[in-house]
Amino acid sequence: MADVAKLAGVSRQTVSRVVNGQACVVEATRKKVLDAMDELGFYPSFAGRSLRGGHYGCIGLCMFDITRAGNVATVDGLTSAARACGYAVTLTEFDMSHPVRLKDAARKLAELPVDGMVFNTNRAIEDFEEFEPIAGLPTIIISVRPHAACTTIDSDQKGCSHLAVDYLMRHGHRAIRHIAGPRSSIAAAERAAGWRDALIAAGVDVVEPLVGDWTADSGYELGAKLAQDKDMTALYAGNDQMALGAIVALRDHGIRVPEDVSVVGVDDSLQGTVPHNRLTTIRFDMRERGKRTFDCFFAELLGEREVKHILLPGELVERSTVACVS
Amino acid sequence: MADVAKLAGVSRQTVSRVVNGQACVVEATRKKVLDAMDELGFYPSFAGRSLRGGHYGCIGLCMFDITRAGNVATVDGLTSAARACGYAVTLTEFDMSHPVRLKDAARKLAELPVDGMVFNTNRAIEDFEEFEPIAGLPTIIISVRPHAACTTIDSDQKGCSHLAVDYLMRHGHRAIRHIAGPRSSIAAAERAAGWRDALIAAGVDVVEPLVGDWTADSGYELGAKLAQDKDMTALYAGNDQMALGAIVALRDHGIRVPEDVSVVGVDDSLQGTVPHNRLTTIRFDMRERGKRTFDCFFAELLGEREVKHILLPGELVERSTVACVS
DNA sequence: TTGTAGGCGTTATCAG
DNA sequence: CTGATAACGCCTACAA
Repeated sequence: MADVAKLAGVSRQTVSRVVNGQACVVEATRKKVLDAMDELGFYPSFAGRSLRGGHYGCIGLCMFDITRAGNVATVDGLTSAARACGYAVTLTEFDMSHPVRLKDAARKLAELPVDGMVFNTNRAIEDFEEFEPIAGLPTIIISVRPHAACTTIDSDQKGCSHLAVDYLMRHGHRAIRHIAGPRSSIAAAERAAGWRDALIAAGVDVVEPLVGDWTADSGYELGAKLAQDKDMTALYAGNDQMALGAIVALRDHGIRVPEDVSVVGVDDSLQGTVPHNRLTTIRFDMRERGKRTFDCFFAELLGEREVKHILLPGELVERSTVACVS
Repeated sequence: MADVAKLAGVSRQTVSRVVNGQACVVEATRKKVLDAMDELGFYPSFAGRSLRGGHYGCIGLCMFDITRAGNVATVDGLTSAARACGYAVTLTEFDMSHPVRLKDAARKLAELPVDGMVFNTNRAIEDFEEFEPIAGLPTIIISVRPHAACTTIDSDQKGCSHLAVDYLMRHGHRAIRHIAGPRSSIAAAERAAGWRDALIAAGVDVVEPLVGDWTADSGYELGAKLAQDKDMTALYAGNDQMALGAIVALRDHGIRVPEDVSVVGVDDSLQGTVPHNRLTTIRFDMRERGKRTFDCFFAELLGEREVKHILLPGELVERSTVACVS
């Protein structure tokens, strides 16, 4: 910047004014500066600005596995919302070589260019309860579990099960079985708990759910077992892949879907990847989750003090794997 | 930091030494400082450090659509590799409200905390040819097309078609049709071009490819058309979803796969989402692509001056949708 | 082993 | 309308 000032024959302050588009610079001067900037390929230093300004214009994001299902869309939504407010995203991953502690992750993230931070917690975290956010850095946690000190936000993983079970019950089903996701997943546990709650609330017997690993093959395998269950009239799977696997297994065993057994999945993740997708499922707007996450951060940055716990409801997508019980 | 120094009764310099783990501090002093840091919740300022140090420890990443197929895995690989070298990722999106120009994107990214930058270009870019990277900021472009001034890296989209076609030819196929991805996609064009080249090299007639939109439904639709093509013995689809759609369509028309028609896809994206996936396909290691991208950036940061063009080969995954021609 | 001085690039503030 | 000054937080270099 000093170079630009010298070349243009003005003070550094005037260069600064031009860079920041302030009005009070006469046109001739502005042009001189602009030419000098162009010639020198000048661009303002982030370090200088942020030291001076006391903030970065960046939000920190720390995740487990960006690769996991909805996470990408969430990152996308967060990034878009951030950009709309002039913010960039500083992306890191949890250090998986040790047991994961939010405290450590927060300290490390605080040393990066961030005005606040977001943690995406797909798995159980050791110090979740007692974690205290770093003063001055608004901290949002993407988590189904609420937190005492940080605003949390997530898809309503329990609620989606109610949606599914209620829908099935409205079609006359009572013997509604469940294929759950793996035990390491919080979402899987919530979805299973929601299904159980809904059955109990309706006064229906609960048959213990089978546990898969999210893949279609595990769904097939468990679907084959469930084909022996002659009472079952409906199946609620923890995600669409397992639902698809189960449907194929049921059909392979001569059980028609939906005529004999109705099936509901979760995530609406098959669209485009399977031809003629007819699976009734629950859709979550993961982009929206990212956007809302940024909104929470931004509100807090602007002075909002309330700790909130936001659950974003899913939406039932009616297709044709559900029929009325005969 | 000044606060910590005052509380601990030492100079700021000593605090700095403790923070940076320098040996030449006597234990008693170190403890005083550590206690003071803890009490005040001190963490070093990124702005101060980077202004002083002249670098950020961050790599800028600018993408079109993180949501698109392999991109996530690439981001994941890049982020991991970066972290292993003590780097974080500064993530932004191209501004799609205007025609996309690398020059503008680079200027904007240069004002963020970045020691270099990576562009992921899934689509055609107006100023690709004439773009000049910003001096002092190593710039890598993820692109199948080479660039005069920037190292480029991508999956070998043309090569994968050769892999597929050669494989089919070794099984005796000559009448190999193609379903291409949408015209807006560079990858789709490359894959189609590779298929065409391979056929021509083998002296085989080229039947113009049909154009889909990457979805399984478009694959089904085009597969139904191809079912009329009585000469076809093999089909090479631009991605696995379309391959799957086409297979279902062929079977719906009484054509057996692989007995009557062999099918090869690309991406190996069906694993886990479809039960009993038997589709022969080409797999790209997208995580590796991200890792290699970071390596290129890092090498250049360390003084490497050569402009490279790296094409990462795919790998044929033999499953059972290909048979010898009868 | 510890302390002091200076400057990295920027911009708010005040003076001209 | 333009310029001078100071300060943001840190760390290298040197001095004590």
